Amino acid sequence: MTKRNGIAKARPSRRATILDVARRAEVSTATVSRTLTDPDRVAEPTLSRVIAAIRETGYTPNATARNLRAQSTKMVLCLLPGLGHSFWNVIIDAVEEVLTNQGYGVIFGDTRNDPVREAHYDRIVRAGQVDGVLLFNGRLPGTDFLQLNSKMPITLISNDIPSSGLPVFEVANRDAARAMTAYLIAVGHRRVAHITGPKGNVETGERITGYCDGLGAAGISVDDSLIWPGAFNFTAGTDAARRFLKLGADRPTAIFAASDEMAIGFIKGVKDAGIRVPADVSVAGFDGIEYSANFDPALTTMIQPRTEMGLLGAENLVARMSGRPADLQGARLPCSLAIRESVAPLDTPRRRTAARRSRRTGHVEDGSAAPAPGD
Amino acid sequence: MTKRNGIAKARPSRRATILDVARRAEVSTATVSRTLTDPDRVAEPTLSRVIAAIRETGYTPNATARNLRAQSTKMVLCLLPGLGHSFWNVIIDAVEEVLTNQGYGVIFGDTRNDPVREAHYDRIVRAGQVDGVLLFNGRLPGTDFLQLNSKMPITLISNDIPSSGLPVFEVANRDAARAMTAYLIAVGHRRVAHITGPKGNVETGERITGYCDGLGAAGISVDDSLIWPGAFNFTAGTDAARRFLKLGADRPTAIFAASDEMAIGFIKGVKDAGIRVPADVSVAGFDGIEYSANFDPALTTMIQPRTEMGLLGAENLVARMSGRPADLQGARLPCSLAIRESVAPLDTPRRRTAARRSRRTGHVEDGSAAPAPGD
DNA sequence: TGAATTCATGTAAACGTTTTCAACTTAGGG
DNA sequence: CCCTAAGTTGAAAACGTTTACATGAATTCA
Repeated sequence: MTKRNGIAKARPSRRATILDVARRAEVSTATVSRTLTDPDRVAEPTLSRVIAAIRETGYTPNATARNLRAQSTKMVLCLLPGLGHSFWNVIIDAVEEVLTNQGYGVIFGDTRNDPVREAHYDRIVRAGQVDGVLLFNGRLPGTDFLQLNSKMPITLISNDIPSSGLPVFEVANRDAARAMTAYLIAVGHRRVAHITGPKGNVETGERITGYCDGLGAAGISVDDSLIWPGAFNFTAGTDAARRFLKLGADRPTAIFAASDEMAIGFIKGVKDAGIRVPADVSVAGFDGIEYSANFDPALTTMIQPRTEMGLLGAENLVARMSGRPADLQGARLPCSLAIRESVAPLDTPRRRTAARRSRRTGHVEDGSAAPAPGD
Repeated sequence: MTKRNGIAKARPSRRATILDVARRAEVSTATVSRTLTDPDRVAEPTLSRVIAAIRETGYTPNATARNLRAQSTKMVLCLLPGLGHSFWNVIIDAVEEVLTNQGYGVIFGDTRNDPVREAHYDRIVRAGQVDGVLLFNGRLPGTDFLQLNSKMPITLISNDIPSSGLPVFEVANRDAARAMTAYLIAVGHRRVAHITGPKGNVETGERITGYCDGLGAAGISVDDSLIWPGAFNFTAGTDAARRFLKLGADRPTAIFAASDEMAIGFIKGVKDAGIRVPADVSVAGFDGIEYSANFDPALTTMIQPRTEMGLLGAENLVARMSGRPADLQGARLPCSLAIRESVAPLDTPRRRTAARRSRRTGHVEDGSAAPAPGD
C-alpha cells in the first residue's frame, strides 16, 4: 500500500525544500516564497506553475529556517508548578485557545518547584526558542530573568511576583478569603480554622490576611493555633485532618481551606475517623475545580474565574509580543461564592430552628448575610 | 535597582551572537563554537579568553540557528484529546521527565477531537518543528500523516490506531475489563451494566469485549440493554445515572464504568436521587485516577500503570529519534484491581428482588445458567 | 636534521528561508 | 518616439550556528 522502499518516488528520504519547488517551476526561490506569503505579487502564468510544483513536491516551508530569518519563533512557554494539578486545566485550555488562534504554538513546562528544572527552562528561553513566557510558577526561573522582559514579554497568571513589575492576572485573593470567612461567620461559626497554601507563596499570604480581615470584621480575634500550614494538595488536607482530630473539645466548627484539593483531603481524612461533614464540622474550599461540585458532599467554595484569567493573560502576552500596547496592564478578578453542601449553619440552641430547616437542603438560610435560595 | 534604561550596558537591545564573542576574544567563530561543544579541542590560553568573553557578553547560543544547522529541533509534540482530563496528568509527568532528561523539549497540543486543531498540529509537524510525535489522540491528525513516520518517529501511548503499524504502549484493556467483570460476579452480582467509552475508540471496544468475556465465563448471557454508551467524562456518568433511575425493578445491581470519571458522575447522579452506593448499587470504575481514592465512597477500580506507560512510550520515541533501535516495539501492560468501598457483595435478600423480575421480554438471562453463589 | 605526525586555529560552506535591491518588461502619457 | 511608472522576476545577502577542510606551528621519530 504505502510506498516504503523508495522505488515509487525519486528521493523519499529528503524533504522538499523551496529550491526543489523553484527548480521544478523554473522560477527563483524568491518567487516561490512570494507565492506563499503574498500571492498577489506574482503574475498568473507563473503563479499556477509554482502552486502546481508545490503540490507535486509536497513542499512545506521549514519552520526553523523561517524562524531564523524572521528572528521569531511563534512559540510561547508556559511554566507551571505541576502540570498535573487540576486547578490549571481550565486556565491552560483558555491560554491554548487564544495562542493557537493567534498562530502561536505553546510549550508547557513543569518546574515542580525544582531549581534544576527551572534552570532548564531558563536556558530554553535564553536560547530564543520562544517569543514570550507565561508564568504560573510563583517565582522567576532564573536570577536575571527579568532583564529578558524588554525583548521577550513575560506575563503572570494566577500568581504574583512582587516588585517584578510584570503584568499579573489573578484573583482578588484577599477579598475572596475575607468573603468566605464572613460567610462562615454569617451562618453561625465563630471558631473557624484556616488551612493555608504553601509557605512563601504570595497568594497564601493574601488569603491568610483576608481570613484575618473576616474574623476582625466580626470582632473575633485571630487564634494563631487555628492557622494550619498547608500546600494546595490532598496530603496537606489529610494532615490538617489529623491535626483536627487530635484536638479535643475546642475543635473549630468550620474549616476554610485555601484550596479545594486540601478541603477534599480534609473531608476524606475526618470522614475516615467517623466525623460527618457538614453535620459535625463544616468545610469550605477555594478554587472551584470541577471535582468540588462532584464530591460528596458537594463543596462550598470560592470559584475563581479561571477561563477569564487565562484569556486575559494570554491576550496580554500576544499583544506585547506583536509590539502592540496591551489593553490591560493586569487585572484582579473577583471570585464568586458557590454555596453547596459542605458547610452547614452552626446549630446553637439560639438558632436551632433556622439551622434545622436549612440543613435539609444543604443550602444556607441566614437573613444577615447569605441570600436565601428559597425552596 | 535593575538597570532598565539601557544606560548601563552598551547595546541592551541586541542579543550577543557568536560573532560578538569571537571578536571580543579575538578568535574565530569556530573556536567559540568548539569551546562550547568540545572544550578539549581548544588550547589553554585561548580557552579561558573565550570563556571570559562568553561570560562578559552574556552569550547564549541561538537555538534556532543551531537547529537549522543540525537539522533537528530537539522538540517533541504530544497530541492529546483534552489536556484537562485528569487521566493524562501522571502520564504527562512521566513523559516530560524522560524527554527533559534526554535534552528534549515538549510541546503539548490539545486536539479536543477537533479536525481544525488537528490540522494545525499536522502543519507544525510537517514544518519540521519537532523531531518526534507522541500520540494520545486515538486517531491520526492528518490523512497521510503516517508517511512521516520514516523520518519522524511516532509512538502511541494509551491508544491504538489499528493497522497503522505504529508502536503502541497501552494497557491490556480486554483482560482488565474481563477481570473487573469477573470480580463483580465473584462477589455475587449477576446483573451488571457497563458504561462504555466513546464510540469509535479502540479501547472502548476492547473493554466491552472484556466485559462480555467476563459475563460469558460465568455463564451469564449478554444483555444489550445493559451496555450504555458513554464518553469517559462526568456527564456520561450522570447520563447513565438518569438511565439507571428510569429503570424499574430490574435495575442492575452493579455498574462497571469504563472510566473513573464516569463512575464518579454516575454515583453523584444516583446519590442525588437518594440511592446509596454501595448499599443499593455497586459501582466500579476504570483508570485509577487520584480522585478515585479520595472520592466518597472510595472507588473500586482498575488501576492503569500510567507512569510506566508514559516512561516506556517516551523511551521508545527517544530511542528512535536518536537512530537507535528501540528496546520494545510496544507493550500491553497489566492493570491492577483496587478493591475499595464502592462495590459491596450482593446479599441474599436483595437477590429475592432480582428473582421477581422473571417475567421479561424475549431475551435471555434466566436462572438456568445461573447457579446462585453460595449463601 | 628532515620527514611525518599531531595540535590549534582559521576559512568558508552549508542549513532553508525571507527580503532588499536591481533588472528587465510592458504600458501609458506627452 | 521618448520618458516614466508600474509590474514581475531574479540575484544575492542575511539570519546564527556547526563543521569539513586547509594551514601553519610544534612535536615526534628515525
